[in-house]
Amino acid sequence: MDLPNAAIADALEELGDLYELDGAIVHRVLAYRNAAKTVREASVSVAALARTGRATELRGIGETLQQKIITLLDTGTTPSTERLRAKFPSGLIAITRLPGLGPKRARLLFTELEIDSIEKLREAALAQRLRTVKGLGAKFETGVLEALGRMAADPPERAAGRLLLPRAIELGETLAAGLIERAAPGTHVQMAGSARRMADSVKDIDLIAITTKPTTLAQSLAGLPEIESVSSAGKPGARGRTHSGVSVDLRVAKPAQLGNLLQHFTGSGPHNAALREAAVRKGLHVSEYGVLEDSSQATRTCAGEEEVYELLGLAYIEPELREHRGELEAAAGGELPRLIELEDIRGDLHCHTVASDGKNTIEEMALAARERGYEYLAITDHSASHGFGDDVSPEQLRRQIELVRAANAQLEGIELLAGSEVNVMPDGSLDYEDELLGELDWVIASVHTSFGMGEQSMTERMIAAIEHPLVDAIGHPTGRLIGRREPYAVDLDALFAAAARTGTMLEINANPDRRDLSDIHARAAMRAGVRILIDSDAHRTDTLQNMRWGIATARRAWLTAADVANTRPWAELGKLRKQTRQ
DNA sequence: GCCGTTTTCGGCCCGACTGTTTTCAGTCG
Repeated sequence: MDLPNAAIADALEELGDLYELDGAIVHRVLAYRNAAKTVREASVSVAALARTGRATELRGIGETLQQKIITLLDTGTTPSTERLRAKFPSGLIAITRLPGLGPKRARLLFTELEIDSIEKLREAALAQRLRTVKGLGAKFETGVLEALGRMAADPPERAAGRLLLPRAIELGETLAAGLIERAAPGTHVQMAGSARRMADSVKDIDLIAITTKPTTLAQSLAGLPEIESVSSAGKPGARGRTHSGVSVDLRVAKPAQLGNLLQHFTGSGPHNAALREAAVRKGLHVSEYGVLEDSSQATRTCAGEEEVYELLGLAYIEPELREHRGELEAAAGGELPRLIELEDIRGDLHCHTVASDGKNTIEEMALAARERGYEYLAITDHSASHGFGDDVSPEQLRRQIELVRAANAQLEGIELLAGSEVNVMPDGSLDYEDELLGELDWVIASVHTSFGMGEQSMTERMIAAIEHPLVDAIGHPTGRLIGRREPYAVDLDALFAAAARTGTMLEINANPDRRDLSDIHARAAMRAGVRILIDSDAHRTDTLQNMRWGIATARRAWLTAADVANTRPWAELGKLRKQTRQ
């Protein structure tokens, strides 16, 4: 089987790193990194594209890179990779990852002091040999030791310091509220950055403010109870750190510039870079301060972000789409999708009760769902082989079905569906008999065991579940836990094709630890013709509201309400199911 | 290395900070 996109992307990234060490011009290095990003996020197999000569249709891949990809597929490496690996030890790339050190200094240390690993760097810094290199001094040496100390305390492989989105938003909103409370009347503070783009996780908190007293506001950051220290309270803002070690960046603007500042600090970096490149071609230069026009030499400022995009001839781009995944082209061509919203959701088809590992009863879950305005709710407790004492035997499931039916008969204003989240066994079978599954209104099948099996077996296992005539949907299809567990090895293209062919829906599980399918996977699934479902997977009444994180993922996947099955009434949704279930 | 309703060659986003400088290179977001 050909290399997956992630492996090709890794190879291109390594090559970019190596060329950077080799002193290549920055644009060539960037070309490799852009290509790696494009490959990683492609919704089809880049290996297959390259083999048919069509990889050049992807943005950032030209003839040269297509050829290199083919060589990589055929031989497992490329000549330039091998040549540069022989020239630069792998430890050098690790050195460039340290803050304050980049390719130039890593190479300088290698040629001057033969430093080719983190260990040798530490030894040389302790022996005060770094300062002997021309262009480096004592402060640099101290900086290196500090960076090494922080790395030891916080290894990069732990993806350290990243906050899951809900925690980031909670923290950001708390800080914003604290600043407003201490500020002059009329002060406005809001979050920007990756939290505003609703990314899976967030590295630091970006806050944007407008106020009549910028200095006072910047100083008041230090007074917030969550803030441990403020490192630089510069002119138009301040940078601090919370007690939990999260960096906080506060930037202050005049009201007339709010749009420019918000646009700049919402990012992403690649989105802004591409936006500015496109702007230059129109004779415009975009920065956080305004838009400079070549012809008049005048700088236009924008109170709102809409104006920034309008000046560039673009439709407004929602923050969730600003990842340089084709949004600029779509905005220029008037082809941006109308993104799904939380209000579009009419029901939730995955939740648990006290019958398995949930904390609330059927009635409590039903009332909470009705309170949210839902028209229907599927009760989907775990199945017969689930561990932790939370299994539901066939007899218990029969009883549960009766309880759901009784509750449904009693409750007005919401339709309760008797369902189950059935385990997909390692051999692809389900852990209830078909006869029992046939009595259910809704069946969602999930993998909860044997995550470590090989790609081929896992793919066969999941496709068997997809092809099962009584399975309506697959729950959390990749099993990832954000920042903690990688997706299982599975051929997603094959899964998407099987799901589209059989009419089996794939879930965006809205649990903020999962968000599975991810934005990129959900977009690829939608393009493959798969019907998407967004479920809370709530285990108690108050986590029904996790739906919002699933909506965020769906929006980042460019999904409209029409792409998502549970924006429909239950009667209509039922008709979207595979033939055997209608 | 990519890419083109101003270019198939010559460009390729913008600004801030830091440290080691005496005018700027390297790094970062």
